[in-house]
Amino acid sequence: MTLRLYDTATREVRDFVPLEDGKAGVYVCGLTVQSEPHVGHVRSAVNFDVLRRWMTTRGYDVSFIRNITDIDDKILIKSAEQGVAWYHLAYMMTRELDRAYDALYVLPPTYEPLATGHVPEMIELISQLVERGHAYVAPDGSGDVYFDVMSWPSYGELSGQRVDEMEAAEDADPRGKRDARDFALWKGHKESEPATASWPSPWGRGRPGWHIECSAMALKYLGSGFDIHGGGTDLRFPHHENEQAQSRAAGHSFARYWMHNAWITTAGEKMSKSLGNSLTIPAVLQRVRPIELRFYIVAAHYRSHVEFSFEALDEAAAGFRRIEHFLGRAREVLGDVPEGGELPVEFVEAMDDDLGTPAAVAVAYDAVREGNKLIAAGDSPSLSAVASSVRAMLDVLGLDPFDSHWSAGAGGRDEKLTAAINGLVSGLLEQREEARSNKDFAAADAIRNQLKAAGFELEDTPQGPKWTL
RNA sequence: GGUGGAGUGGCCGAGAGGCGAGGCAACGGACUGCAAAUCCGUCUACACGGGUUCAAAUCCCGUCUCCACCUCCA
Repeated sequence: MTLRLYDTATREVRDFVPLEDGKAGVYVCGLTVQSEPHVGHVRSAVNFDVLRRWMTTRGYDVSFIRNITDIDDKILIKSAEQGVAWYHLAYMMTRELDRAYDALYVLPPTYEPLATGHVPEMIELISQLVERGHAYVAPDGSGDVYFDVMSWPSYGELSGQRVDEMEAAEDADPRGKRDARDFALWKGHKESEPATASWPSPWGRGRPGWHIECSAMALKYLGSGFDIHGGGTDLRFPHHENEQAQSRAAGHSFARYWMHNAWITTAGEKMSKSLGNSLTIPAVLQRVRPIELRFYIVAAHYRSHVEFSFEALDEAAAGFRRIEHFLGRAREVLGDVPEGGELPVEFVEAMDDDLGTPAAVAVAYDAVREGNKLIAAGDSPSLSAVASSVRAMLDVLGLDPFDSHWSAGAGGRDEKLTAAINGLVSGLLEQREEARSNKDFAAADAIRNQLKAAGFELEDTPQGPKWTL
């Protein structure tokens, strides 16, 4: 079995063959840190986190680079509006983003380069493009440097568009461009912008354009040619098209596979920073636990458009709780559900097939049903194998509820709280058990109703009553 | 105008020529003092109109609707 991935460039599912045996270099476009992260941003991160975890599971030594764009037009505009330094806004939003990633157990990348930390590399790349005749300094004295789209015949290759069919931007300011489709590699410093937002260059002070950042950072950390480049579907054009054009024009082979995750929308609209209808992570996490949000994201295929709704989110959460509940019961029966369980063949096949997480989740549900039957049958050895297998599957998806990430998130405070509540509730449960043994069911139900009103769910098991919140 | 997607049961959401994905909800049954949890079962769907085929949700032609991208976007 081989891992197969959908390559946006060729529009087909292809066998993944790494440049170097046993290794994989993956670059994912991170965010422009200009506002709070929302569900859509996190989807991208979670999708590629699953890719990375699966490749690691498959034995690849993965170099996973995800950048932060911490300088651009929007950051400058927003920080000016808010009356704060642009680097302060970028830094604060980076911290927010880190919190959101961490909440959802998106593993830290191998490295997370900042655009502002790689200006020399960008200048070098731009210089090469100028030397090779693929870039030019604007003749208008602005200090801008543009990529010459017409000098690169295969421009449009990644997004499948022909240059002459492209619609020119309506409000495009041609500035010093030779062609409206040329894009900025370097933006000359403007008097209206803070001096701190500019760096010295052969073309005068200025700052890098958006597209060149990712090329420079990907090339620096992954090499002239690397395996996978990913990001949201909107980045396909122009961002990735431009990245590929400028990198190849500079003599690099660049990415060999392109992967793009689809959108999460609300009421048909995408969650755009520009539209301001963002559904931020802290807001969503008021409704469901982080692990449930992650499950919601993982349970849909990464290339499928998801229409976000709280109803669907609740459904997913309910479904996930069934899996968790099974593992909890298994642990009570077995004492422990060991890590390192076997991954069912169907699960591996599903994941190998372009990260078929929906089918993979279905395999996990099948195992849960099987495991529940084994609990009823009292077959502990088989149960141990099945429960471990469920843990292993969830672990691949970053959803193992026993993982210290999720339980540590609750923290020691929660454990103390649970013990305290247990002390209070156990007295009531004892009274109820006594009433039940005396067949005084009215009294027993009164206690159950009292607890239910306080938010406790009771479950009578052969080992005695259990409570959950 | 160009490019790329999508339309699946009450809802969410996979699949991509035959063999009922899965989940949530509902209902029936088993279990239970009653519940809860669990298991078994029921609800047999693929936008529309043609066509190809022994066989079409899947392929072909046409139609409708929706979405994304075309230089700020995950």
